[in-house]
Amino acid sequence: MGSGSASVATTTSERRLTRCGIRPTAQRVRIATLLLSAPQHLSAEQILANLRACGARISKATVYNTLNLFAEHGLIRQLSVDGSRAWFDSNVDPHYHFHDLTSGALIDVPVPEVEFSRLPAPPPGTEVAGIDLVIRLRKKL
Amino acid sequence: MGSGSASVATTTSERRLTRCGIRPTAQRVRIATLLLSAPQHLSAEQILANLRACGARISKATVYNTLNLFAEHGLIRQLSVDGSRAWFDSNVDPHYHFHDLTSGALIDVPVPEVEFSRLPAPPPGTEVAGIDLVIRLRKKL
DNA sequence: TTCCTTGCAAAACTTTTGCATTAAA
DNA sequence: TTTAATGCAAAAGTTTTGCAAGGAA
Repeated sequence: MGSGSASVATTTSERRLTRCGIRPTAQRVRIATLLLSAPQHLSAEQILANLRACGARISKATVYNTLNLFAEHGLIRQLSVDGSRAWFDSNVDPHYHFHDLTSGALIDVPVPEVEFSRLPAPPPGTEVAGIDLVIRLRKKL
Repeated sequence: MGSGSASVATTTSERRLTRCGIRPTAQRVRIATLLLSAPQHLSAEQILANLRACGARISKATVYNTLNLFAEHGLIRQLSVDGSRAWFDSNVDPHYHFHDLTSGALIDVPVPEVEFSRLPAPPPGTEVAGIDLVIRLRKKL
């Protein structure tokens, strides 16, 4: 590689963090790489377990702090689908969700699959910041 | 009142519990009376505080047990609008919600105010058990 | 150096549970 | 009297926080 100057491998995740103004530390890059590798829904505990299983040295506090940081910067989206825990969605484009009550699974529903022909006007002095739609599913029959 | 037989004042809440097959104990009747007096959204902690402020003798465990019991019997509905805690909705008729991000307030949206002209087909082997719609509101301007 | 990040442990919260006591039928 | 519900305290689960140590700029 370049002569003289030390070179640092720069991954996609790393660039993405830098572009958001987030310092790409080792732990942050690992979380970003895991979460942003594909559209998915993970809990903090799942992320911690997954990273540690891969040999990463990372604490629970850092996972939570990092997820909150990412969410503040719009890199991920925090979902409240059931009361039990938060789910972090790596897909930040507008979309909705199926929630399978049997398995607990979350499935993305693209925006074009849902059309509203009527929506209530927001109360005076307010405007719509977002619409969360969760379609609960149960086993048929 | 009636000669000989002891009489018990029977309130609307009491009858409603009995009709559901729930034994109308003093604590349950107080919770039902508070919650079902009007359509509203309350947390377990709010219910506990409110009842105790009114002089009721009731424990936190009983509030949670009772709310879960009511929800199982379809007397109230448990909502997950923010990750922080559960909200209990005394309106069990189908409806949606505004969620004011500034104040945290929840406002009912009647079904006729929302119309879907397009909804995704549920995955094979599943059927729609319910649709939760939360319209998040922020301050305008 | 200086500032930011991490890890650990403890704390903060919400909700559930075990068990002795009390109340309801 | 027999069963079910309550209260209390402790436990459990998730998330946050304080602080010393470590790492980047």
